[in-house]
Amino acid sequence: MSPEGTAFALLHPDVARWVWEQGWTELRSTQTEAFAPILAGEVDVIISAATASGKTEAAYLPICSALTTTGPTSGISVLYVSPLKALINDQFDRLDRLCEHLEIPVHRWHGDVPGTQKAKLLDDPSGMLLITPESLEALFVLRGARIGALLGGLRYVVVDELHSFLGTERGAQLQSLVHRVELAVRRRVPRIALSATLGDMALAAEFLRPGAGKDVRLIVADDDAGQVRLQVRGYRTTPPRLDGASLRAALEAGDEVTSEDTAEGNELAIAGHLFETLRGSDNLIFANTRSEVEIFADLLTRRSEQAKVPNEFFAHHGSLSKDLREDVETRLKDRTRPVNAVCTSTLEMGIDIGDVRSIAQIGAPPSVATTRQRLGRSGRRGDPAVLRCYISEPEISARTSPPDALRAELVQTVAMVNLLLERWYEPPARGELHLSTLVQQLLSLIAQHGGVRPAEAYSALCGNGPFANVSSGRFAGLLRALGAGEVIAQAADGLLLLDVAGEQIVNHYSFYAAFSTPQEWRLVSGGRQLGTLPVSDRQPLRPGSLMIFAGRRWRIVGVDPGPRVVDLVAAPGGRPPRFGGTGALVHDRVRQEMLAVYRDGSVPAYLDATAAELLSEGRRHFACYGLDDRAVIDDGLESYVFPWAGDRVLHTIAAALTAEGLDVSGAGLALAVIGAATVEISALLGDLARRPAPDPVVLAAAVANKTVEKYDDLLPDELRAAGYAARTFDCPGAWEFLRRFVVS
DNA sequence: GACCTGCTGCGGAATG
Repeated sequence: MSPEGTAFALLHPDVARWVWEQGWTELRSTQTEAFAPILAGEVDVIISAATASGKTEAAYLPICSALTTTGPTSGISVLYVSPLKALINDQFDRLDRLCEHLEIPVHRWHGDVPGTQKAKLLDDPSGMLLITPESLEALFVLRGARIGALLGGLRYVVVDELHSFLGTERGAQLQSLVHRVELAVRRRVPRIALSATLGDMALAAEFLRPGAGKDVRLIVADDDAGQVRLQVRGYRTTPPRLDGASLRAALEAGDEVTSEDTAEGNELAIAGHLFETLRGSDNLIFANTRSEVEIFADLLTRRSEQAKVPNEFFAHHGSLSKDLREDVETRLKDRTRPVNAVCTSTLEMGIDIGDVRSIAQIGAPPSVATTRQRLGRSGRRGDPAVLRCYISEPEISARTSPPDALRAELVQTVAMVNLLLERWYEPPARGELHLSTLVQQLLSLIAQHGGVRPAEAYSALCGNGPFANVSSGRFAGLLRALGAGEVIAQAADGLLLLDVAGEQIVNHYSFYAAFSTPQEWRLVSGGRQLGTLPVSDRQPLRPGSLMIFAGRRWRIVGVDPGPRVVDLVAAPGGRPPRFGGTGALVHDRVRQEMLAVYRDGSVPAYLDATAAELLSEGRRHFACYGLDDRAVIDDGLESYVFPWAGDRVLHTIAAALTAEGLDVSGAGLALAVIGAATVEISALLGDLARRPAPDPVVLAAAVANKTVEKYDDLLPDELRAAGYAARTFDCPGAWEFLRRFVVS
């Protein structure tokens, strides 16, 4: 097809000429479908299509066409909101090339953009503005009185990488900001969203336009049925050559300790296979933690040194400095030299890094959705996507716990691979209250207007806004608690104002982000910034100790608690520091698929010999424990409950049993109970099943620390419990397990 | 033992 089709004819001649000049021989189906509704400027649109399928153009060609047709108007015409600064920089370059022909100014606004550029835009606002949610928040707080004029001529709001916002605090913030934009300009503005991995389109539509998701036009490309080649490789854990006392003795004797001495045998074997298989081409190696990224980047670098070949393996994660990360990203874009990035989810989305030969995954994937996103990084241009998973399981001894004996890590990987091949993936979390973000938005609203009436605030945020599931009673309780904490105060005329504590919170730049981050120390060597490290009390930094960071080995020479700076010099060995953090929740469907894998006798063709052995060991233990028809077992020391359900159900049952006085802790796919026999636990589970499912908020009362999100500590107790329950528990799911338990 | 994302204005020094 030539681009003169009907859809093409809709574009303004200047935009059509640009398309022509690009030498495109045809338009994609998403593009032809998107033109008419976006040009009309009446409906909201979601475009869901694979990476590099032209979905950005599907949005921008009609938007630019609409702007060109009407000519320049005062103020900003298009607000493009992106979750990443790097993505804004990428898009800015692409859009600028299109828009300079059309005389549409393009601006970017995020934390790395100089203040002079921002000041210039405020003097003469026009065209398209590419911005992060946090910078948009800052505009509301710092220039609230000007927002209406700045955005008065707004035609479109574009949200990129929509999936990254669904079900998160940052997503609630985005919904609130977009809603507040419409309140400021006193009219509805069409919302255009882009994504490559949306599982549930109805859910995404309801997120984009709360209350009217069914009116959102959905444009979905079905052309990404690419082939996948995969292998799951199994490894048996063996202890490092030097550990504990022998390592301390070697260090005290001044012996040279290398990474090979402190790495586990399976880590050495995995690094060996990665080195042999991946060297010479471009690949992404995903690990589940920043610590593991450091271990493997270091082991692979040392292999390169020993083989006397140039190093092609580089670490990339969120705690590394911008310099180091951009260096790796530049190498990935450079097609002349092969490069392998060892990374966390930092390279999962965003910047275009070109073609990648294969994906390696060390440890069980955190979720099916992230695995899909990671896999999308490889196998473009008709090549199959390649995924290799490296799974380690411990040697079995008399002290091995049932989850380890069941080879849960391997079986979870098999389950997730099966679901990936079925093209299923986890839907985003729903039903959460995001009360911490409601506090933030309330304070921001007060700052924007210099004061706000309680009824207006409720209407803006909860009534018609994104926090619609917060009742007026709960909102009033929230206002009282914030008043008691001197966060807000009420003037004699009823106006809500910021109080002392509120002023302090809002007047610091850290206010603009909805999510919380720990205090961090800066790691520096010879004046060069290497990155940052959250330092816990459990792991104090001592001068003299060794560490691995940025894929290299260091010794700490100085610790300055004032500016929180750690000085490092190159050293021979060490282990990476602990970074802390919380993992992702495992979904119900994954645990159900795990149960199916245990019950099944077939061995998937994608397992290597060791992985196949580990799977049969897991199935043997599953049979030995009698788990096919028993949910409660014991190994002589502890008892275990297997609900074969996701982490929310596990958390709910754990809280219910804790409330009954049992000592319960999480043990991966099961719950471990100390000091109670299986008959006792079974009787208790049966007893709980006969009661009605409890109010989750009442159940949350038994949990000691419910402060998770940024402003949770400002909430009244009842609301903190409600937010925690909505985030953590699944009472209907838990009681479904309990009732099945009684019947069987 | 467990991911990631983001942020302002000002003062002072160095440079063109």
